[in-house]
Amino acid sequence: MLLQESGEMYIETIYVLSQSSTHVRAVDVGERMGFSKPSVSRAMGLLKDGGYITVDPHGAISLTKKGLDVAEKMYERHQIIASLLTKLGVDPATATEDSCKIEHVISDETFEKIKEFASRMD
Amino acid sequence: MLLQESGEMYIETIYVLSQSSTHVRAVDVGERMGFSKPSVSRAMGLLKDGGYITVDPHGAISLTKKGLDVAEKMYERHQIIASLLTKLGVDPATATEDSCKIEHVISDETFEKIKEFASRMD
DNA sequence: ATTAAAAGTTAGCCTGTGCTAACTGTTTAT
DNA sequence: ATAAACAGTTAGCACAGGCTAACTTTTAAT
Repeated sequence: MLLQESGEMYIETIYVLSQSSTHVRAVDVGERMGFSKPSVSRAMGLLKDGGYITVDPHGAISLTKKGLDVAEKMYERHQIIASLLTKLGVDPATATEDSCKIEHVISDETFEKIKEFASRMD
Repeated sequence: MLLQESGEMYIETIYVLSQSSTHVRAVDVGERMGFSKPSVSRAMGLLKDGGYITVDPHGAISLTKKGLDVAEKMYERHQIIASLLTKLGVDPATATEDSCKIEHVISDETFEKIKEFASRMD
């Protein structure tokens, strides 16, 4: 399973939800992302097959090391890009929306340069 | 027809090809983008239906006003984002690749702020 | 004029990723 | 204990947008 943008979004959502609740279930992910139960169910199956998550018998979803790596990468990108856009004067809601898109499409190299720049900007 | 990212890419390619040749044909677009003839043929049909292009009896493709608006918007985004990334130290080839992706996913607001920033940077 | 090459189209397949409908299984409340 | 509510799965549809194979049409070469 090659991880696509949608997979990255699911993983990031699981990660974010994990930070504010002990047990993340498929239904929580779906609610947060605005997707139907079957869509989430299939996506969780793919992420499980890909080794990104595990699901306990009660339906609690956990990120594996592999999944956590992806989540942290996406989350860092998200935070840095959104804050940079905000510094450029973009409305915070729009900055969040757009960084959500950008974070999945840029190369590692581009992100590193953006990150360096953002840190110099403080 | 709602214009998707792929449609925007086709339009931008037509625009760029138009700048260096008098007659742009479907086959040229396909060659440039690395897509098969049938893929381009269908895409051209959709762009024609959407009023973005016209095709003369010899197969020469022209952008309509509507298509040109999209093309110029994408081209401007592309140029400004790629040059900004390059200024940040990103390798030109990577900067081009990444701006190709970014240009389709960001909001007008975000682009305007990026543009303002880039101009202040000169 | 005939043939070969190039360009374009049609038909139909595949994959990703959303959906609904309907089913199953598990909690929770009475 | 039974019923309702909630969670998850299965089956199957839709759409976007790639693809190949095979056909047609047009252009160019002999």
